[in-house]
Amino acid sequence: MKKAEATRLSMLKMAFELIYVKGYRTTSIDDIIATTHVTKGAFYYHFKNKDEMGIAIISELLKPTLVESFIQPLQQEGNPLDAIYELINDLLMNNEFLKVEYGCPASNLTQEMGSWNIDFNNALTELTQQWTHAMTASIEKGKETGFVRQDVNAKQVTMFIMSGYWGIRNFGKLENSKEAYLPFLNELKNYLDTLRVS
Amino acid sequence: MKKAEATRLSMLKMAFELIYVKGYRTTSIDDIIATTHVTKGAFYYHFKNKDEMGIAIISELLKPTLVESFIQPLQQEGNPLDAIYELINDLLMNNEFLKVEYGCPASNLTQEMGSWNIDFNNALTELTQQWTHAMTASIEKGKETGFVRQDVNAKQVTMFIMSGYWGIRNFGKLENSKEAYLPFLNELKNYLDTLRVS
DNA sequence: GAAAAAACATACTAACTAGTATGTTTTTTC
DNA sequence: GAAAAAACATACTAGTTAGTATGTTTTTTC
Repeated sequence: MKKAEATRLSMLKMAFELIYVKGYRTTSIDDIIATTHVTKGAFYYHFKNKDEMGIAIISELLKPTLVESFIQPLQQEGNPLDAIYELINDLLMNNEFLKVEYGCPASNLTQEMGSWNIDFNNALTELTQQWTHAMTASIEKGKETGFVRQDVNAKQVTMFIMSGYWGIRNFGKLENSKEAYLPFLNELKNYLDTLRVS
Repeated sequence: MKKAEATRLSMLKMAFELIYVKGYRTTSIDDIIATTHVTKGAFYYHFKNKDEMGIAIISELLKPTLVESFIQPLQQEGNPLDAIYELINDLLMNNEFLKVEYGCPASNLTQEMGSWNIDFNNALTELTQQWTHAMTASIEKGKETGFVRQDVNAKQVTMFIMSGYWGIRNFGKLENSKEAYLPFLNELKNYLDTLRVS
């Protein structure tokens, strides 16, 4: 039961790549099995249906990546405001996985599936809540360690920053260039500076 | 040539409603003509194909609404920072046209079509640029009239705010409740306060 | 190494898709 | 009010979709 897991994983990875580029509902199962070089029998042996595969992509591929790329950078020592800026800057400008022309995978799925499929909604909610909690916790810690002003509302700041991230990803799609990110990043830095203990 | 225009407009409106709710590519022409109570002959008499109708929705329905709801509120006298907050608050909380569970029509189309269809991209770019220019101009004017700090970069602030708006619309979809907007709005107010001439 | 189960492959179906070809009705023009 | 053009309606096509039914091959188990 080792090769089977490998084909399942390769199907998941190819499917994710296609969905990230084309969108979920416009990525057909035929597309997926063609690029994975398997047949329909294999697909429906590993997945009950298309939606179950979609959920598997979120929980088995997106979730681990989220922890690695979005959460761990927030759990270091030091000033969380610096960590947040470095994280967003890194995600937008340097991350080799996320492409400007295709936006943010989680944001894309939220927009396409949100409020339509309850299972997708739950899986995506879990994703975003993990990121929210991590960022909120880092800000709270920053208040304790004297980096962040005491009157800062960590939850509000987190929602504000995450919204900005999702939004600018969408602008990037329009302009199809990372240059769209630069004014956002500059102003993010200004905004974060207002939260510092002067 | 008056009733013809009426059926065309009613098709556009129904199509927009369906696309706003279901998405562009998953709204079929059969859906549109069924809800409009016309037949395929009527559809292809008024529109060359589906994409041409999509562009028509943007330029004939979205654009006028944009000017009315997104731009005019920014062109009043007084403090632009107050105007911006009131605008965003109104769009999120009070606008009866925009529903929390379906997000922002322009943002949805950008995410779904962005970088795929050049015509959609152009039409949507024009939309966002109009809003960008209006907000940037209002901030610049606020600098002249002494409401806004001189060191504020109007373009950066505009991109920052608009990104936040698009992003929080997406979060609203997930939570399916306007409550998701509240922390964002609170922090937006805090942020705008940092731009004021103290 | 044979039986059993797992891991696929092939060939289909029924529903849906955008778009077309060819009608008919309604409106306008003179 | 008849000819002409505009505004539709009907019936189709060819391609695509998710999913199924039934095979065959490969791997595991004993």
